[in-house]
Order: sequence, then C-alpha cells, then structure tokens
Amino acid sequence: MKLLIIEDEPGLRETIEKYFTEEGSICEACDDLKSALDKIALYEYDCILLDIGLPDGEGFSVLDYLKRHNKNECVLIISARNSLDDKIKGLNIGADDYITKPFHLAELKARVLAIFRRKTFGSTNILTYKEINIDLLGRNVTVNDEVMILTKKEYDMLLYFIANKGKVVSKNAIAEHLWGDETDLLDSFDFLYTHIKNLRKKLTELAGRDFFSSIYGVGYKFI
Amino acid sequence: MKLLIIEDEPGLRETIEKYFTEEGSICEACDDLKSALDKIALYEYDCILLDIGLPDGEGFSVLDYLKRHNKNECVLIISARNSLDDKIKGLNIGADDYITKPFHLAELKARVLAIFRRKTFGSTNILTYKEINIDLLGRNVTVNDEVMILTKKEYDMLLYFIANKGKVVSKNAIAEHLWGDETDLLDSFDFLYTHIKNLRKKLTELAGRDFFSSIYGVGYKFI
DNA sequence: CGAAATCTGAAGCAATACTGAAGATCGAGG
DNA sequence: CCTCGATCTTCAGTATTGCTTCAGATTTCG
Repeated sequence: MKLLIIEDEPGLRETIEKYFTEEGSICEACDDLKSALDKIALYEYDCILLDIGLPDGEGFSVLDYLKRHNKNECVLIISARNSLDDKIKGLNIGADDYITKPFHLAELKARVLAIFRRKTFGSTNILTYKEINIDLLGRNVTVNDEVMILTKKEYDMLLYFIANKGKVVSKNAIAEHLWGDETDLLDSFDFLYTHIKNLRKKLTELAGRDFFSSIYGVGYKFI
Repeated sequence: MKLLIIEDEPGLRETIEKYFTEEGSICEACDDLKSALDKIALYEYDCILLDIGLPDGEGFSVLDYLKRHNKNECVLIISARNSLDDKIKGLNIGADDYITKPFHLAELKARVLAIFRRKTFGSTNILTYKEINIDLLGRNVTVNDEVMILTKKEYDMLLYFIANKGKVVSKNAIAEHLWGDETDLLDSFDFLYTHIKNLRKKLTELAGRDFFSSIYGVGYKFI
C-alpha cells in the first residue's frame, strides 16, 4: 500500500510515517500544500492522509484538484477541528473518511484499510480472483484452498496485480507502486524481475498455471 | 483485558481501577462524559464500566455513541439507582449487563468476565482450542490435560491469540492490546519477542508442536 | 542472426526474529 | 518497611529471512 501523508506538524507526521512503514506500507510525506499538489500530479497513491490546516492554504484544495483531474485516490482527512461544518464540507467535496486529532494509530490504520478496500475491491474483506482467495484483514492468501505464504513485497505485488487484473501494467508503474519515488533514476529492473519470478513460482506451484503474461518491452498482464 | 472505567466518584473509581489492575488488566479511567467519549473515539476496550449518573450528562450517551459508530465494545452499567426503568433502558440501548451499587468487586469481576467471554468466545466458561483448554473463571489452562502455569502477560497473550486464531496479527496490534496506548512510539519489539518465546516454549513442551507461525516482517499466526 | 529484454539461480548484505542471561520492577509475606 | 522471589523488560549475541545485485542463460523481435 502506498500512502501520501500531508501534515505540517513534524512530530505527528513522523509518527504516522514510522507506524505505516513498520506495517509494510510505502510512505511519502510532505508538509505544505504546494509540494503535496506536486506529488499528487506526478504519482499515484492508494490513500492520501490530508491535514486540513496547512501553512500555505486549506487542505480542501487537494480534494478540488483530485476532482478536477478525475483522480479517484482515497482521501482521509485529519483535522484538529471538531467542527461538523468541516466534516460535511470534506465529505461533500470527495473525502472518504474523517478523523479528528488526537487519534489512535490503530484507528487510523483501520480507517485507511477500510476506505482503500471499499474503493479498490468493494465492501468485502474477502477478495477472490479465480482460484486465489485473499483475506484482507487477516492477510491470508490461499490458492485452491492451500495456504500460500508470501513476503511483504510479494503480497503487495499480488494485490496490485489483482487490482489491475486483465490490464497491462508497465514495469515503471509496478516499481513506483512498490518502491515509491526513489525508483526514478533506476537503470535496471533486476529486482522487479526477481520478485515477479518468486511470486510467479509460488502461484504456479499451487495453481498449476501461470497467472502472468509478460508483454515484451512493456510489462505484465495478470490473467 | 483492557478496560475503561467511567465513574465520577473518586473513591469507587480508584478502588475498581486498583482491583482490576492487580488482577492483571489494563485500566484507563475518567470521571466525566466528555473525556469518556474522547477515549472511546480513540481507543478500543474489551469492556467499558459505565456509571449512569455523571456530572456533565447521562451515561446513556456513551451507548448511543457506540451504536452510532458501530463499535461493539462490551458495556457494563454501574448505577446507584435500582430503577427498573434505567435497567431496561440501558439494556435496550445496547448495554450487556447491569450492576447496582453497592456491589462486591468479585461480583463485578465475574460479570465483566462473563460479558467479555460471551462477546468474544460465546457463552461457555470453558474455552477450548485444539489441545488447549482454558477455564476462564478459574484462569486455569491445560494442554493435553496437563496443567500449564502462565504469567499474567502470557495468559492475556494466549487469550488474544486464540480470539484471533488463524488470522495474522501484527506485532503492533499485539503490543497495543497488551500494553495499552503508550506503545505508539516504540522502537523495539524485544519485550514482545521475549513473551512470545516464553509462551511458545511452554506450549511446545506440553503439546509437542509449535502453535505459532511467524510471518516475517508482519507478525504471528496462531494455528 | 544479433541486440535488447527478460528470466533464473546463487551470493552478499541488511533487516528482522530468536535466545539466554542480566538488570529492573513489582507484590506477597514477614 | 524490608526482603525475597516471581515477573517483566532490556540487552547483546546469534540465527534466519528477505531484498537486491549480478552473471549467465533464454527469449523476443526486428
């Protein structure tokens, strides 16, 4: 899961970042509106954690921007204000959920997972694709009812492929989703090849068929 | 077990808190409605002990809040009034049990345990999982009919794992459940490793197999 | 056929998990 | 109030696992 944290208070920002990184997500963070909009224009995120009160403007403009550009990223608003107005405004403009400071990290995580799930896979916690079954809450994956043990990268990769099933996904898109924005200057996809190979092997062993079709010069299609 | 005690009478509040803390539970307490609602919004509890008569409002609003937010925490109402009306109202709104002042701490404990059990494991006092047998009232644990002596932390941990059997639970989730809310900024899971190790060893010695499967980078699964 | 892209297995390195023992803390009993 | 034992936590050393890199094999496409 790839997150963007927009929060100007350094302590809170780092706490959130550290927590989600430990939980296995890719985090990027920024502390003002301008750099937030820059990032959103360039990259895709699974969920954006948005503080409303920012030094250079109202966080609502992020929602505006997403709407105008037809991006449908999940947005969770973080706000110090407990005002009903802000809440209604945020949800009307397109935020998916709302949490008020101070909050508990576990609750934040639960909310992020919930809205991401809702937007990506529908309202269920059980995700099924052909012979693959994923319990998103329990993080359990079975193929033909046999348990498949996956590493963090493999699990994230599988979710990404299932979310984009049938579509051709470029290697750049995969790399950016799984490793964040430090992959810009990359000159080799060796690490990606290795992870694909490992996931492919585990899936093939249990399903008896290859879920991946490689598109030469572009990327992969999950079928 | 993690409890929230909402009681404005300081003497009673501290007595209850002290008693349950000594019994090995994690307790948090507050003395008015406002701070109670704050806490409930932020944290998760196994059981909430709720006094109805509070300085800044009726305790029933706590039940309302839980209902509106789809939280299914156990609630035990403590009340000085012996009125049937209050009792009916409380249970209708979603409380799990009711106790009238004055009461014996042992009875309070029994009721708390009972409703927690009912909600978590069903109606029985004997909890069985594979070769493990737990008498929740007597706090006795046997494995293959042999008694297993556990410390408080180990016992709580075992219950938590059995409540989440088969699911992957993250280290953060375990830490939060067993140590409360000061674990956010934690930079090491050493203490968790140690407790897992000890519980694992005791279980393995009696059962002859390992109940824990470690998920590298994530947490554990109890099987 | 040849060049570029992809795949594969093995190796080094970094991160994470496990272990035993020592130090700190807590609670029961004198 | 003090002592002692049990429990909890910390720590340092070791083991394990996963991530990345790399070199060579294989495939694809012009």
